[in-house]
Amino acid sequence: MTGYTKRRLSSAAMGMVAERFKVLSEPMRLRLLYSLMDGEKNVSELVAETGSAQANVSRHLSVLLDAGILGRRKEGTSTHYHIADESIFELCNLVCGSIYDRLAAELDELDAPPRH
Amino acid sequence: MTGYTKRRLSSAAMGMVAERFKVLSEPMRLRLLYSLMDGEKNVSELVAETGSAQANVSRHLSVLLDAGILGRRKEGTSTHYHIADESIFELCNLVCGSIYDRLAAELDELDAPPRH
DNA sequence: TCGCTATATCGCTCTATAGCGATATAATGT
DNA sequence: ACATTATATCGCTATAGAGCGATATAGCGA
Repeated sequence: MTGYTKRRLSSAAMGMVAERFKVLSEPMRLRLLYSLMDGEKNVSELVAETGSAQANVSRHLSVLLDAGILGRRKEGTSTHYHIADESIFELCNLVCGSIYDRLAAELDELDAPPRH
Repeated sequence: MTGYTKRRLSSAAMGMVAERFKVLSEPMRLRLLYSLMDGEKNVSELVAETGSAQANVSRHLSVLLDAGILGRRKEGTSTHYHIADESIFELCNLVCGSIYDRLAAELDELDAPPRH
């Protein structure tokens, strides 16, 4: 299962990848993405669901927008955001799986006799 | 292609996911992972390959180790690190693909007539 | 035991950004 | 035009962490 070919990555590309991960490294932004998995929502709804201040929600939404992860649609006075980059779903599933494996392994350690 | 079921995520779980992304959000750490894709290496080799100071390399390696992404094997006075969590490969491929798509889309914009 | 080398850790400065309250902008109805 | 509501942006403070030089620790050979 280790049949991965190593991509050739310039340091510029590496920076872009790092940047993408950074965008996803804020709990608040993940909460917004999580909310938006149900479908498009406007800022007020997101403020209500996350319980965070409107200024914060708005700024995090622009970060996600600038990263190309979200898209938006203005309608009258309100702005509706939606997930534009579906790869986010797979990404989160991968990370969740990996975290799950890690936790399971740590639980195993607890069962096993101490080793030092 | 949107057949993803939304995982139920506690805010604690969300924090763990964010944490995992945060670990991957440093270019230097990605460079270390990239180097280690060739196989196990010791700290000196990684210092040489990345051109960064030993203190930095060492600290970033411990971050990756604590996150469960790397494993290590001590041998005499030197320490060999290797990738322990293979999901990193898929993760990077996903992100690279997503970035590639985005860049391609932006290039398209440039060809298309300006719209404002 | 005494250096010598490899690695880890410490203390520091500097930068980035989260969250906050206040304010600005924009669309709508009166 | 004005008030109202929705959203975006600004200025601020506080905190986290990257990179750096210096130092500490650990294994090894003389």
